[in-house]
Amino acid sequence: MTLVSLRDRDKNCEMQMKTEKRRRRRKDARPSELLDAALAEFAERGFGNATIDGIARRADVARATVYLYFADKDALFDALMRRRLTDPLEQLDSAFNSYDGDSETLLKMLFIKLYEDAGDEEAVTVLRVLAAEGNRFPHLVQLHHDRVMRVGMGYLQKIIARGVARGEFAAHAAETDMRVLIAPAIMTLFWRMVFSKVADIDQEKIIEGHLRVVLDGIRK
Amino acid sequence: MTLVSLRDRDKNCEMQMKTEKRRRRRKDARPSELLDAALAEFAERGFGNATIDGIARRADVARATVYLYFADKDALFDALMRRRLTDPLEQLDSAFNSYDGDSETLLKMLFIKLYEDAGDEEAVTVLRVLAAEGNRFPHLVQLHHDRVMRVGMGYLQKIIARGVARGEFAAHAAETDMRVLIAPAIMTLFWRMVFSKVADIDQEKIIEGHLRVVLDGIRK
Amino acid sequence: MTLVSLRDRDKNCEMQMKTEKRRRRRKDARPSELLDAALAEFAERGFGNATIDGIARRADVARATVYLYFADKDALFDALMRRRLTDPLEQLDSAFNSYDGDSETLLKMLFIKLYEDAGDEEAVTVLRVLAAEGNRFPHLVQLHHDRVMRVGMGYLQKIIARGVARGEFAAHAAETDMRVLIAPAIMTLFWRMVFSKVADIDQEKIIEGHLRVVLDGIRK
Amino acid sequence: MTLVSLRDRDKNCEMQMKTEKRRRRRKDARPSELLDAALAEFAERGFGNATIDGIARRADVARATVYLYFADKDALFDALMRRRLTDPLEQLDSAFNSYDGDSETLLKMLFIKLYEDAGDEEAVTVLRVLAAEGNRFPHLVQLHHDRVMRVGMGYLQKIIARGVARGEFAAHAAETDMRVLIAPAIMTLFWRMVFSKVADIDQEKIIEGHLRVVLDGIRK
DNA sequence: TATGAATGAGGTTTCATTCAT
DNA sequence: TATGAATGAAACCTCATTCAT
Repeated sequence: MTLVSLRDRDKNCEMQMKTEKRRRRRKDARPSELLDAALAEFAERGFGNATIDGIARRADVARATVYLYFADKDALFDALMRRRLTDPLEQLDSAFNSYDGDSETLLKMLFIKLYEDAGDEEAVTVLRVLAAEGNRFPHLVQLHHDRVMRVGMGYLQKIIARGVARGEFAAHAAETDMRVLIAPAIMTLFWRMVFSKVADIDQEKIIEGHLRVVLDGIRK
Repeated sequence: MTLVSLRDRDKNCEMQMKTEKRRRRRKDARPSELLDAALAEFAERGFGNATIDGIARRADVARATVYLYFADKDALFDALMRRRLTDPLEQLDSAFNSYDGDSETLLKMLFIKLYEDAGDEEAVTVLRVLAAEGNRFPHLVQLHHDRVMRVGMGYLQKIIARGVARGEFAAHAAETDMRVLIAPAIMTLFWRMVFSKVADIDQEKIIEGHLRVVLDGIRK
Repeated sequence: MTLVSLRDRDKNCEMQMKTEKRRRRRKDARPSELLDAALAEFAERGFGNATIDGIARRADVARATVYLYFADKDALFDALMRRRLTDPLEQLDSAFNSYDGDSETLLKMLFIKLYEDAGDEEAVTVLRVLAAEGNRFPHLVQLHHDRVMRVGMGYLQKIIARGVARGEFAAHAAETDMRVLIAPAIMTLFWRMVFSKVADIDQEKIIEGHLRVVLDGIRK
Repeated sequence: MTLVSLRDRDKNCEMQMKTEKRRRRRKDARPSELLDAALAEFAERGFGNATIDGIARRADVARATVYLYFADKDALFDALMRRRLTDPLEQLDSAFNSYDGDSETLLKMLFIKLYEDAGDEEAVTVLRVLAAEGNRFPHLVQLHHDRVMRVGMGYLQKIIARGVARGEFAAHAAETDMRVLIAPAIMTLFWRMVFSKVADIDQEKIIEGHLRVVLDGIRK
């Protein structure tokens, strides 16, 4: 089948100028639009099978245009990740510091925040790519670890320590590997990453069970 | 046909069988060798970046030889997964059925078995590929779910039910989503899948914490 | 936006259109150039032995360029055939309808037209491919039949009917399978398709004999 | 999908000997069987798309076995053609020489013989391959021309000359290119070669028309 | 900045052919 | 003679990337 371009290009100058204006208007948003397109492409086809062409089409620009903003496919993913990492848990900090109620509530607040994340399509996609191509992006794996995993676990640790200090939690709670305590959240994300098409997961019920088990397990 | 030639034939026949056996042994080993090679290649480069050439080189055969045994790259992964799936938890069954001690011990036995799996490089690789290319292998995702996840959760459920029936576990334990109870094992696998290069995980300590938290959380 | 920039824009616009036209001219010519190259390649090596690389080299482009315009080798042949089929006998129609002399002359005109076709290298190549790969291109065989064979035979039939009606031809002429009456033209094409390298065929003499035999055979 | 051989090879020596005998018995027929298989393969897939494997499978032997009898694919076709060419028109000779009736009858006899050939699947296949791959088999094209086309035309010429000499045919008949006179037979073969799937041809009717037109055209 | 056109590099797959037994 | 196994060579096709405009 002849692939001769189907787009009618017999437009006159006026129309080109209109297009031009539209283009102008959106110029600043380009990088972000491209990242959105990349995210969609990665989500649907995975990083390896994603094509620059697919991304460009989703963003409704020419393939070459992508290269004006990003050096290559890797750079796209790099930027995508970094955009996502902009202080995702920042707000928690002040909330935690100013709060002076019981530690259980704090823990619940954190968990809810975590599950919010685990339920996010973008988070799933990014981690899927990291899982698949981690070997090629060691710096991004590191970054994600430092800026997401470690931060989250840090919060948890603080809350646990607080609870122990206030006599709410058993001392052994602080000695447990924090990853055990947030495991159900991570498990949920993993489940979505792999099995979402096959067997659904009821996040509410998971949170509920998570809280019950963990709290029962660490309460004094 | 003379007697001599008949005798020769008999000799030939014997020799042929020996030869045949050698050749067969070699041939029979091929698929397995190729799967090993594929596993190594997938583990190192992921499915998308793996090349048939790379697999062939690892198995020390020509590229075309791979195609004698597997229709294409997909088929290689398919076979790899199925090989792994041959009744991995079968042995547990009899052990569980014949055991009549406390349910905690049973739970520990199951957990140990699960972590054995989660620590296996092959399991990690297979799941990494499923995560990355699940869209292209829905039947394999299904298969893995049915034959691994569901089976594992089924055992857990049986043990919990037994514990509740025997008055060892609280009734609410049976109502918890089993995924919550094995979450730390899944989390460990996920961690290895993504962050192994960046931050190690001390499996012993995780198991210990896992048991403590879960048991504290469900014990009567 | 200043006036200057607007003026610049206008100039740009004009230039762009010129450039655009040049580029377009070039691009528009590509498919046709590629088809020419494909024709040459098919003619020399047959469809099965033709390579995309060979076609690309003949058109003096990179292999991948071919794929910008045609999905695959099949598509190339498909397009080649369709290009050829654009109303090849259209002009005859008006000529025939307006003519009011004897039917013999009309018949001669048609035959000459047919032999022109049969002598065309492109026609020979296309039919050679259809003969060789007809199984894989049933729709193209159908197409060629409907748009060439049937049309040609239709004209013939009309002329014969006219001749019979005017008392020039014997009634039995109209009952003869038209393929018998144009057989020498088809035979000529077939001969060129197979034996051109081995034994030439003198088209003039064939036409002459064809007309004599057929006319002697159907004249009243 | 693992392509591990499905044939159960755990046969004992006795069975091998039986097989052996069968093989023996058929040994002499092998080349001919292979040619039959090749013909079937060529007929179905054309020469270019035919595979040695396909031929071997049709003949129920191993691929390598083919090479015991034929050097390569070309040699197979070469042999196939030569087998076909063994005096196809030999018998006619004596019949013609001894016959002393009218020449029309002789002509009819020849035509019937020709159409028998044109209706033969093998003839169609061979010519199809010659058309497609003639460039690679110039010697076979030559051979076919010399041993089939020229011979047939020779007979025709003899009969025409006889008819003219006996005052049955007009003198100009002998001056006509013989190919014109047998054109409908060739056309029929060509039609089968290309359009058999699309539009059938009624051979009886063609022969009838052929005879009528030609005889009307050359009779005195 | 934006794009259409082009391409080099690299992967997949097929198959005729060889070889050891 | 017969074969199962293996392979080199060559074709197809895709896609990230460059370039002229």
